[in-house]
Amino acid sequence: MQDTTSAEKILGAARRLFVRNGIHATGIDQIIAEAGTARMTLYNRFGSKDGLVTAFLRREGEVWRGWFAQALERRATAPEDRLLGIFDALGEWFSQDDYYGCAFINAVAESCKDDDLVRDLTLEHKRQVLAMIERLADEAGFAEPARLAHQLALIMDGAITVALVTRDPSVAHMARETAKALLSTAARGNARGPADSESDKKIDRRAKAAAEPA
Amino acid sequence: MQDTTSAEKILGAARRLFVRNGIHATGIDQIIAEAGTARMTLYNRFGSKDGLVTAFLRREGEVWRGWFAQALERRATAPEDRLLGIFDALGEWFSQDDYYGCAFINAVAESCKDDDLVRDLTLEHKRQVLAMIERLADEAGFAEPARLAHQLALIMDGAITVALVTRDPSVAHMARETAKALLSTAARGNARGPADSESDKKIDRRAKAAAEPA
DNA sequence: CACTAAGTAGAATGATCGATCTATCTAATT
DNA sequence: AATTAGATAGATCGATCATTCTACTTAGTG
Repeated sequence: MQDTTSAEKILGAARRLFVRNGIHATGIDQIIAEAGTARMTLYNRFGSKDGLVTAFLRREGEVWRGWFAQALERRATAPEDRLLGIFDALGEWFSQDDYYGCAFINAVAESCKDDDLVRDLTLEHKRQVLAMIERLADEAGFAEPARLAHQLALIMDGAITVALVTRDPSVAHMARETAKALLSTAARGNARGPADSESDKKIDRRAKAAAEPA
Repeated sequence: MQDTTSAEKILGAARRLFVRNGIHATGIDQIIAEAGTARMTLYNRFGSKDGLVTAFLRREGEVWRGWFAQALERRATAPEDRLLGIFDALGEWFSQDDYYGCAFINAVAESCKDDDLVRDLTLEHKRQVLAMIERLADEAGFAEPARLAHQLALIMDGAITVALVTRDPSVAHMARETAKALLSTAARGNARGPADSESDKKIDRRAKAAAEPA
């Protein structure tokens, strides 16, 4: 029942309206109408619309990274397969009928280019996602995990953006094959080394399981 | 002197404000103040703000594709090098101190997700860019030029987006190496094959013609 | 000169923006 | 029962939103 506090209702309503109609296009009146709360509750809890936007992006980041982490976890046990599993997860995401892209990217895209609030929140979110990918790349035994993570993240953001415009979930598959080409040419051999022949079998099994999206 | 007509002044002012502050955040009053024209001139010429946004995106697409075509042309004569030259061109673009990303992507990101006007204009623009890349991939002798073009365009959009958030032009170099990995694994051997000396002339002629769009 | 087309300045429209201020009510704590 | 914190509805603020209107000026054409 903690989810139904006034603050949570406002946050949920704001999220729905922000991601669908855009942050700037969404007014306070719409938010409190959707939330069914009083106007002053919003200002007492979040201070201003900027404060609400900040809270929204923070929450969105937490939720998204939580989903992403468990989507990778669910799919495969070997790190290398989990790297490719990124794009199977994206495929599920893109297939949602109310897919709206990345809230952070959208926020940066619509905000004033001199504004640093939204941009800083986005940089922090992307930094954390990058760290997740880099860890997988490291565990998979790639020589330059940081470099590889940046390249995979770039492919991810490309897929997220293209999917937003085209509304075609198969973009995820295209991105997956691009990532596959990248991995096949990436140098291997860090301290901990790649998966041994034992885990190779697992890879095949896991890749099959990953083939079915949502 | 045709560039200084009232309509052009309005279009230029709108462009400056739209790309810097966002379309929704820019009011009619700001635009006419920046343009130094009368309010009614805007409505007589463009009908409404939506009409002005449409004209802005059309123009932006023409200008960008013109720049892109000549940037590829200027760099290399062999089609395969021109494919990689895409990302050198992006590097120049990202290095502009007032880099604001892709106006189309930004417009889609900030528009209501049910709105089809902005999205259709964006799809048309991306389709034309895709055609340019596909032609190069075809001339370079790749077996599946359409597929490769989609993948390269995905890397492009990823780089455009990441550069918008990070403001780091070196993203272009990272994208270039990702594309390099992709090209190195892509199947070769279409009907016309990689450019022989005979077809090189044709390629050069065609690329030259394409260099001057608007 | 008369006519036309295009641009100008500025008032005015009703709606909505984010934000503030009451005044009332409810629920939990003391 | 008295107190207190939080939520409520709703009026109100000045500013801005996109759009329309009128009246005046200018440039070009017959």
